[in-house]
Amino acid sequence: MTKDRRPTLETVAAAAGVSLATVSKVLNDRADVSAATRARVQRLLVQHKYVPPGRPMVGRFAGGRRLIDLVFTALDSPYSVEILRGVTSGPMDVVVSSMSDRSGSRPWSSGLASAGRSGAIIVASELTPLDQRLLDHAHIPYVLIDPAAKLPEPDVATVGATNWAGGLSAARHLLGLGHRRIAVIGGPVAMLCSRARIDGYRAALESAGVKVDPALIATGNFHHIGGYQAARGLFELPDPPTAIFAGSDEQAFGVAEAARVTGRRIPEDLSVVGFDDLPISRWVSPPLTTVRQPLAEMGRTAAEMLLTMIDGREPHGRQVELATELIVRSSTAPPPLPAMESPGHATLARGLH
Amino acid sequence: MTKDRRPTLETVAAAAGVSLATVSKVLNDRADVSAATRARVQRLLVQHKYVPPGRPMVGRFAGGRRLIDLVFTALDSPYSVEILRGVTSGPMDVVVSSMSDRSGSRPWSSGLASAGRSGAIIVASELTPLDQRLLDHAHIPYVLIDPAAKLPEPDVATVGATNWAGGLSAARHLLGLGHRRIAVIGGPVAMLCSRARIDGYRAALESAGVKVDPALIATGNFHHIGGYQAARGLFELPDPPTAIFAGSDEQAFGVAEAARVTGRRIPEDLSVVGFDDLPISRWVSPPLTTVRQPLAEMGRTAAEMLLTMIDGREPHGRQVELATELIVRSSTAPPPLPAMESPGHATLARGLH
DNA sequence: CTGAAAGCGCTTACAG
DNA sequence: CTGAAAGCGCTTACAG
Repeated sequence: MTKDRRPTLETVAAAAGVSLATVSKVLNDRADVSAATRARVQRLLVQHKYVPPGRPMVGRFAGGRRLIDLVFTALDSPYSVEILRGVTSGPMDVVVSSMSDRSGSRPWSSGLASAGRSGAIIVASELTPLDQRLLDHAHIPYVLIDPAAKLPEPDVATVGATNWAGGLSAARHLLGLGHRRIAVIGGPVAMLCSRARIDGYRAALESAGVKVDPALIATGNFHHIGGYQAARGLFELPDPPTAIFAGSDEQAFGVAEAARVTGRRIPEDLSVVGFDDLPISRWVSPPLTTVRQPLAEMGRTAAEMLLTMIDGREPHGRQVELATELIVRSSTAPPPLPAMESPGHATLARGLH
Repeated sequence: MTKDRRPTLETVAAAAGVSLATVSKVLNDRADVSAATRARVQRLLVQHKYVPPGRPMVGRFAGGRRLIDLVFTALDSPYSVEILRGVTSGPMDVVVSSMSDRSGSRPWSSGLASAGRSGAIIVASELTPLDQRLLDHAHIPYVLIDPAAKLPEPDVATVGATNWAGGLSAARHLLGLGHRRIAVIGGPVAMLCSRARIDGYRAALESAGVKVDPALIATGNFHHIGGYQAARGLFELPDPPTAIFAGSDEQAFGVAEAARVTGRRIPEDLSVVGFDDLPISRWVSPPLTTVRQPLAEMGRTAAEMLLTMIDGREPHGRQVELATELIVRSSTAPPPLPAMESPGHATLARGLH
């Protein structure tokens, strides 16, 4: 009967061919260990899944559930509740925080291990190299939801949505309705998901033979104000759009407000498509046509991947994209007739009739 | 130089006049200790604030922050993010959960102590007597935000808003605009905050000499659908309202949707007032007149009270109500003229002209 | 039911 | 930079 006990320092010391004392020093980050020895011991500690006593299971308390961190860039949108709902539906206890709350003193990720965290989920942001190093060093696995700016390395676990396909379906829907002057409002320029949505929009127009007018590609911040300001700008154009793909639901609400303020009716004068499908979007007037992004499902998936990684198993895929889906409601309609004769497309329009 | 070290089993053993081994047994819940000895040792352990090694401070981890629980009835509204933002702005780590996620196996509050929690904040709900007993027994302090149904005993810490005054100001605003047929839509009937809002509404009408018509007092669930359904019902009345105080912002959106579907314009045909002032309410079309409830501030206040209690000090007051404030935007206007001649008030209207 | 004693897993001052 | 050895805080099998 093999009684496989929790590994002790002795186990690891034997494996590394050093004394028990040396292993202890590595564990306690003492200076008096050579880099080579430190590295070797560290590797062996991981290999043997060494965990200090007193916290029997990794980051799990007596009879309790595992603790993980869920870190938002900011807690400033209903978007957050949706993700949160997905993450908390799992069997782990979730410590929620916002990067914007953290005082600048210590890096966010330091102290997670000593605080008993088993893992972390980071939303709409990404890790600084320092954070990454600290987490790796503490053997705390992590998953990024909608990583912000740079493409994560293939070994980093991420969960996103099919932003490109979503942008494509939004623009196709508007094209199908007869729109030709279709604007798009992105989020922060650096954000990957925003760029993918715009590229999908572009692909739809191009494959429909509609030239992409750079004047119709605006930039926002994914929030109401971004949509409002961008829309005000688009309305000033000599040949304004008849439809706007707003890039996010909140931006769509900003667009709607800009339309109201300038006396445009939705959808009669202007069609608007959002992105996200927040619960509120069914309930604004008129209900918003939007690209549904399964936010709660993304949260749930991230939590499952993380749990797999915490248990030392390999998730099925490290880079997951969940499907988006166009939800047609009442904020989109065929363009008003005069728009078909807009200067920019007069030739085309005439050619077709 | 007094070097006051963390108490060890030895400290407690000496104090209790037993051997170190016996203390250890008590700590590990072994059976072979007499009830009397067990009780005495247990008391001394608490008195000396003994904490097992590996988890240095009570409910606070090495260099880390205190852990508290934030429990929502459900995670189903932007309301939650606002509270959450307030609570997480403090110096504690916040474990967020939803009662609806909990499997029914163990009561919510069991195991909080062994999970290292220092306190709990419960939102829009209340504690079962069992929960209360478990928390008290584990010496875990707690604060209720917007306690749901029953008036909490005076020693229970609560944070709310001036719901009555809010209801009053909403109704006064509509009265001032000239409305006389003013409906109100409450939340779940049992909820204290909902009743206070309705009572405020009632007080405003009565003090303005407007008779309260029971047909104009409807019930919802604080969510979109509740507002939508209640409004559809109100529209069917022989003498329908010209204004609706929707009881919550989400219900106001439901009312707006019901108005749109039935061809009523806001505010020309129908005035609508919400309650909450969710961030989105500035951005719906038209922007919503509402009673602002300082949700984030309520979260922050609850966190501060809890911290005070965790530190063993007495909060300034155990029952706090933060002020509400009427925010006038574009969803309210004077009633349409025919309404002044509505059958119910024909006499009054004639008398005035 | 209690405690002396052996033992475990870890840390650290110190010798080399 | 490394490890033998002393020591710390705790647990537990066992004798009484």
